[in-house]
Amino acid sequence: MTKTMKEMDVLRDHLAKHQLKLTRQRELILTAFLRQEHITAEAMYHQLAKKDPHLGLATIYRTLNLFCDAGIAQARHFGTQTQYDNISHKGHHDHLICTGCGTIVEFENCEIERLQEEVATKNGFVIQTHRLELYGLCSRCRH
Amino acid sequence: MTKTMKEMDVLRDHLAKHQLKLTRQRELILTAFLRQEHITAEAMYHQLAKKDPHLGLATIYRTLNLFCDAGIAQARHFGTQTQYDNISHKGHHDHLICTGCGTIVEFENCEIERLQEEVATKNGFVIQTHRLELYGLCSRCRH
DNA sequence: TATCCTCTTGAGACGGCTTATCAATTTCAA
DNA sequence: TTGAAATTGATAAGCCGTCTCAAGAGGATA
Ligand SMILES: [Mn+2]
Ligand SMILES: [Mn+2]
Ligand SMILES: [Zn+2]
Ligand SMILES: [Zn+2]
Repeated sequence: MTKTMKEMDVLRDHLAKHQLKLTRQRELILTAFLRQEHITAEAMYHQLAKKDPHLGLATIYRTLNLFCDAGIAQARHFGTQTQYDNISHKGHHDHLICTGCGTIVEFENCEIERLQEEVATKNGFVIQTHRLELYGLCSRCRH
Repeated sequence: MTKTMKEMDVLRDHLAKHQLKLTRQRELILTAFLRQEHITAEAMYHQLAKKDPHLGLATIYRTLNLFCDAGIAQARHFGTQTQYDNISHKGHHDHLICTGCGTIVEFENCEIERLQEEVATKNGFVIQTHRLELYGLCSRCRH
């Protein structure tokens, strides 16, 4: 999978490898998803209702989970809902979340990632994934 | 609140400050909770069913949430369930979780915590809480 | 210790979010 | 073009945690 491979091709590749099919719905949802940094299934459902009023919510969930399997998205539980992060452009990143207004700031810190590896190694683990979320108040919400 | 204060006194203190009452159930649940590193409400429900078959699940949830308010426990969402961590002895800590066997290793890394503050400050945030979970395979599960 | 206002409990209903079910439809390899 | 296999949409079901409310318990006060 080369760096220049478009996400649609990443999806096609994953589908082929798993005997899955490319459907009109999957194309539609991928196109919409790639315009987002992160989105919930429900939000995408409402957003796409304009283009295809018959698109089912279950299909959105199934498809976003498919994107996770294909490495295009990453699920993240926030509050009671699941956010689907678009990691196709930015790659891995963590989140800073304002508990006041819900603003989400994405960040990446190599030093933290390195220390995580160090902690894991020290305990005999090999890391597969991780989750780091910082909750607090943004400057606006503190006033 | 001194360092040597026993957890039962921490609870009593919190109850007094908030016009809450010390009940038989709260004492029972606290005693059981202090024997754990972390536990789910459901698991505690089954564990305590032997001692008190009439103890309700809602009471367990309410009481564990009370412990969170009192600073004795800390809720952590893991998978679909909520784990209540016993932070009374150890204080804040993060988790290394084996995706193979479910083993959980607790750790604390000051350097990571410091870098988190740095990231927050850089983005104008003041951190209230955070969550760091490393998922991977322990040495046994890799073989 | 008895009083009595308030807090707590237990049982089950309820609610939000996600997945399972299944008949009808679509995809795509042959 | 054909047909087996995957997918879809509607909705039921499931899970987990909270809410409701009548009955019961705690504890400050006298
Ligand atoms: Mn993101
Ligand atoms: Mn723990
Ligand atoms: Zn804010
Ligand atoms: Zn393991």
